[in-house]
This record gives sequence, structure tokens and C-alpha cells, in this order.
Amino acid sequence: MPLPQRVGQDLKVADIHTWQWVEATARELFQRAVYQEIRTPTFEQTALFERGIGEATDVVGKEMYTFLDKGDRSCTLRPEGTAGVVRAYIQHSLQAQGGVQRLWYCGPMFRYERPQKGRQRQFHQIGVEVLGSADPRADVEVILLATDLLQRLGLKNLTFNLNSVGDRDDRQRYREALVNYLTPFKADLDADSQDRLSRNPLRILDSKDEKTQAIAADAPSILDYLGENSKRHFDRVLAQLSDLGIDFVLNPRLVRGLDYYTHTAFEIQSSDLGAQATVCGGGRYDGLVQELGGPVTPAVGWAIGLERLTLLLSQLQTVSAPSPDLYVVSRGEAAEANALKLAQALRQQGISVDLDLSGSAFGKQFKRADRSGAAACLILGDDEAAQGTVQIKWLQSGEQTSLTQADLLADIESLRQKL
RNA sequence: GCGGGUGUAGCCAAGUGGUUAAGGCAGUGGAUUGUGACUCCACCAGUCGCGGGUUCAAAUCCCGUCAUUCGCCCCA
Repeated sequence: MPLPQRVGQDLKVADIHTWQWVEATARELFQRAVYQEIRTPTFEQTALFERGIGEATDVVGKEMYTFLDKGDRSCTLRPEGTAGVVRAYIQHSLQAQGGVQRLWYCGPMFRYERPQKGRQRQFHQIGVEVLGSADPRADVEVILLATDLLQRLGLKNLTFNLNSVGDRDDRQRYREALVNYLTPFKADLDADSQDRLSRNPLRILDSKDEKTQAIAADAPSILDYLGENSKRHFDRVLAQLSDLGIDFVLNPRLVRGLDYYTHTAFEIQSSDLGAQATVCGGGRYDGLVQELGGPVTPAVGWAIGLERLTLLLSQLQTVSAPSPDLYVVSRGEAAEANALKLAQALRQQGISVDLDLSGSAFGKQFKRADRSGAAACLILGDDEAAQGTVQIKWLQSGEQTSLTQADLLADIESLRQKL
């Protein structure tokens, strides 16, 4: 009996081609913009996430998979990718390699939450990080990578929400103003928001409760509390995005759940995902590297959730398995051995060959050849094996010819052209 | 962590207290002992998620549990 598990989903053959397509498309875009792949461990010391993401956040407070190893060190399965990348950046002194580091990563992340559609305990993110640049163009470059990727995959019904959460001082001043505004309405807020008033008031802004939303609608905007630097930075980001024709919604109520964000913050949401609408989330995090013990290093990045992305893609189209070039049918001991050798020789020439191992009647093997989608079928029976020949049957036209195996292998190019 | 829905074969499913739990797709074998898409026949596969309870009798009702799904929370 299969053991039940609620960690994540098994990727079955039917889905895997979609994932491979997404990953290949992303990789190509990253290479064009000269981003280097980085792979970090799937678990780290717990303190890394506590300090990086913030002790007060839900991710750290209640969603981490934390365990003690045999040396009684507290370890945690990574709930997101940025902290580990920044740790590696510091540990290997990547800043010493000069200038800007452009990195991308892809892999499993873990959060202990109630699973639902578009949200599982083990999920996968693909993300980018640019470390060492405070230039607004870095923000824009990173955003372009995300929008380009989603567009090339053909996704529709996306909304790109953009905001600036300022720097630490801006946020402190805004937080006070917000609390001052909300406190008189405290009794009318939903229970969660009343709780958040002291703990994390910014989160009240994107509450889904109707009454809370009505109150939040007239709340002061963080954009009015940005200092000179923050404002200049954000204005440039906005101007360049407009210049590049990127559609966005300026959403002053957008708040991100991780503490490290500064200045630019954004989320790309889909209307086709139900409650788990966010496909891509990111922003600038100028204080994180220093917070984790590195030099002062401005940085910006994002992550895309692959389960959500592929869920959207599966609503649009199915990416099917590639068909083999050839399907080999054979019958009889000598012919079957011959078929294996012929398949191997063809595969070594770069031809994809599906070899029927069933030993069943030719009729059945042809049926499978047909379903495989192969362009042609190679037929080996006792006669062919004895004579060193092979029949090739083109499955669309039904045309069938005989030739020697030596000739077939000697002129792979003409075969390849007919496939 | 909280609230609601669902769980019958690899997949889609009928069945709502009463013999051996329909059907379709897929799969296997055959009609066709060396030639595919159509057709026909046969076969295959089910601890009715799991555990307990009620009952003469449970896939069906009740409780628990696990999974899944829709929301809340939160986020990718």
C-alpha cells in the first residue's frame, strides 16, 4: 500500500515536458542576460532564515521545517532561495570578484502550510538575484527578465503590481502614520488585522476583509512617505518601465511578507489561480547582505513559483512528449538481437529510436509503432536478420522499402532528412 | 492552525441500506501464425482511501483519521 504523503506532488510523465520547457526557456533568457547559475544546499542553519527573512514574519514564525541534526545544530529546509544565495555570496566573497554579480537558481523550497491548489509544502522556485548594484536599471532589468519569461511562455491574464516600500527610515515613519490612522478604527477591523496593528500594521493594507479594505482605502499611502533617495530611485524605475512599454499597476498597498525588502517591491498575479494568485514575487533588498554579516551591498531579485506557473500553462495547452524518430519491431531470436544492435547504432548517430521489447505478434508491435508517433518503423524478421537487411515503413504513407542495414547506417544523413 | 466539499480499477465514472459493485478509456490475448489507425470477440484489473461504530445486512448512515479540493491565514 502506498504510504500517504502530503509534502508535494510527484511530477508525472504527463507534466514533465511542461517543466522542461519552462526551465529551458528560462535558462536561455538568463544566458542572454549573462546570469550565472548558482546551486546552494536545500537546508541551512536556522539562524540564517531567522535573521534574513525576519523573526516576526509568518514564514519564519510558523512555516519552517526545522530539525536538529546529530550535532544538535538547528537546521531548516530552505523556505525561499534568497537567503542561501546571499549566504553563499558572503561566504565565498563573491563581491571580491568585482562589480555586479548576476545569479539565478532553481530548486525545491519548503514551507509547512496547509496544502491547497497552487500551494504545497515542497514547491519549486526559479529565481534571479543581482547583487552589488543600487542602479534603478538593475530593478528594471530583473523585472524585464520576469515579464519576458512569462510572456514567452504565453501566459495571459497577468497583473504586474508595483510599489516602493522605501528604506528603513521611510517605513518607520510610514508605519507610525498608518498606526495613527488605523487606531481609531480598531474595533471595526477584522480580528487578524486588529492583531496585526501592533505586530505588522503594513499587512493590514492587503487584508481581504471587506470592512478592513474600506478602512484601508483611505489610509495614507507609503508613496507620500518616501524620502528623497527612495523617491528618486522609484521614479526612475517607473520612468524606465514606462519607456520600455511594460504595463504595471502602481499599487501602494502592496506589501511583501518577507522583512528584507526595501524600495522596489512587486508581484505578478494571475486571475486564473484562485486564492494563490501570485506567480512571481520580488523586489530590492539593500540591507540583507549586511544583515547577514557581509559588506554593504544593494541587491534586487525575484522568484517564480513553478507549480503555479505550470498550473497556468496546463490550462492553456499541453506539452506532449516528443515522438521518437523511429520505432523498431522485430520477431524471432536472431532478429530481436539484431534489432537491439541496430537501435544502438542508430542512437549513437543521434537518431531517437524506440525499440519494441514485447516479442508479441507483428500486428501488435505495429499498433504500438503507430501510437508512438514515430515517422517510420524498422522491421526485422528472420529473413532480414539472415540477409542483413531491414524493411523501413513510413507510417504516414504506408510506403515500405527494403535496404541493407549497412546502407542504412552508411547514409544517416538522407535518413535524417526524411524524418 | 481554522471552516466547507470530495475520496469506487492506471484514468473517467454509475451506484444513496438488500444476491457475484454497471459502463467507458487504457492494457493484454485473439479474429489477422510477417504489417498500424476502423471493426468484432475474450480477458485483465476494485482492501469501494484507512480504522472503528450502528444494523439481520454498509460503497451507501455515524465517528475518527489520511489524502485531496475551495476558502481563511500566508505566499511562489
